[in-house]
Amino acid sequence: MGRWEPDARGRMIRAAMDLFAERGFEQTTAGDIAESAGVTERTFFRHFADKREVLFDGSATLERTTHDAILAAPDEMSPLEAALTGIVAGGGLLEQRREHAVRRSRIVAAHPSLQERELLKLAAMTESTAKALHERGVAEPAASLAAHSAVTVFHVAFARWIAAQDDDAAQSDDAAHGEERDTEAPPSFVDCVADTAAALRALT
Amino acid sequence: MGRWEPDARGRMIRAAMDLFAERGFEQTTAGDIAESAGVTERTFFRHFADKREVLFDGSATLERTTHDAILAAPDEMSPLEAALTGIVAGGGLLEQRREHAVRRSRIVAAHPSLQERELLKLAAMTESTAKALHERGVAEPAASLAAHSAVTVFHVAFARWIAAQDDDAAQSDDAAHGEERDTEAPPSFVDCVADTAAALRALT
DNA sequence: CCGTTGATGTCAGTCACTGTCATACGTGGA
DNA sequence: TCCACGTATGACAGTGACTGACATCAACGG
Repeated sequence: MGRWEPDARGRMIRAAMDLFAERGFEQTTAGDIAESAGVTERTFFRHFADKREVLFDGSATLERTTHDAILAAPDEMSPLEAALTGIVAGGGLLEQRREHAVRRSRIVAAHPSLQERELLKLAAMTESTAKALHERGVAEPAASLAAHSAVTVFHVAFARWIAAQDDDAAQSDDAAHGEERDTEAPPSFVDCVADTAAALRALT
Repeated sequence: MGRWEPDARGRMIRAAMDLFAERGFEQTTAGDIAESAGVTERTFFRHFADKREVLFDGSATLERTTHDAILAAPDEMSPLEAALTGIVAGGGLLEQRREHAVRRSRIVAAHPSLQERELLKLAAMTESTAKALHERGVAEPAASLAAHSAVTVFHVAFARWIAAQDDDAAQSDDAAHGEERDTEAPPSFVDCVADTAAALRALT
């Protein structure tokens, strides 16, 4: 429950994204973010374990959502199918905040230490997925392998989804300049997951 | 070429592993490592980009080895088969220094920031594997997916291989205490890869 | 014997992050 | 109405990771 100015956490997250986008991650100090959000540096570190973590606030929710969706999946589904169901559910969260996801992805792509943290979150998602599969009665190493495969699909599908958003933006620019082009809507995340999963199955 | 006492780099790596194993990663400062290796802290950071990197000196070699092995694989092989061939070649490097690999793995497992770095190295290996597959004429997204799958096999197989080394050590202890037990040799890394790859294929 | 090159030592400085204590806010009870 | 109490914050000092600039020293070529 916040007293003082409400939503200090949200203000810090927004300030951080703005500053990282403008000047870059390294050129922004924790003090800069705090000042821009109207708090002190100490308060920043009370809310976030480190400077990078301010960009990963939604990851726990994403993890919980996928975990729950896997447990809710029909019993007849194979381990991989169930895991992919969880991935699709998680993808729904991203589609709800497309703009935020795209902006955030650009920031993360710009600095290795942020990619490192992103990989750690994906690894946590893999763990949580494997755990959910265990609860469905899947044994090792099938559970771990299905979890890794599903998160791979998430990872690759996300990259393609982001790229499509950028393409779409460029296409809109072109259209604004009067060029002829078939203006398809950009693919939904679910479409990307379906395509990627199909390509994975075609691999063997 | 080093003048002064030779192999400063190697001395720092050994000192770091010893200290990390004794006191833990956080309780060891970069200055401690440098002093223990007979150099200054500044020299440590000239050799390693950061404190964690001292544990990842072999990763470039591992990456190059797998990349080259993939290019050298027979043309008839499927993308995934070729990628797995690279993984097996990389595994050879680990078997050559089993003791070192086991010790290092224990240290990395003990601290999240080291796991983060390990994941970044695995991601680099994935990139490099995908690039090698591109050079073999594999298109996207098949190349990325095969690369991710192969690295997943590496990851899971490595974990099982390490666990088996530990089991084997425990078993030797038991044997020394006079218990009856069939004393099988611990599985080779290649065995682990074969098992894990089979389990992956069985997933669909 | 001297100049060059590359690895190292020295030192000052920034910034991420932490521990500690004081303080202000809002809540529930006397 | 006022007073304890828990919680979020401010203030401040301190450690350690990492960097930049400059001096130094060992081998090597000429």
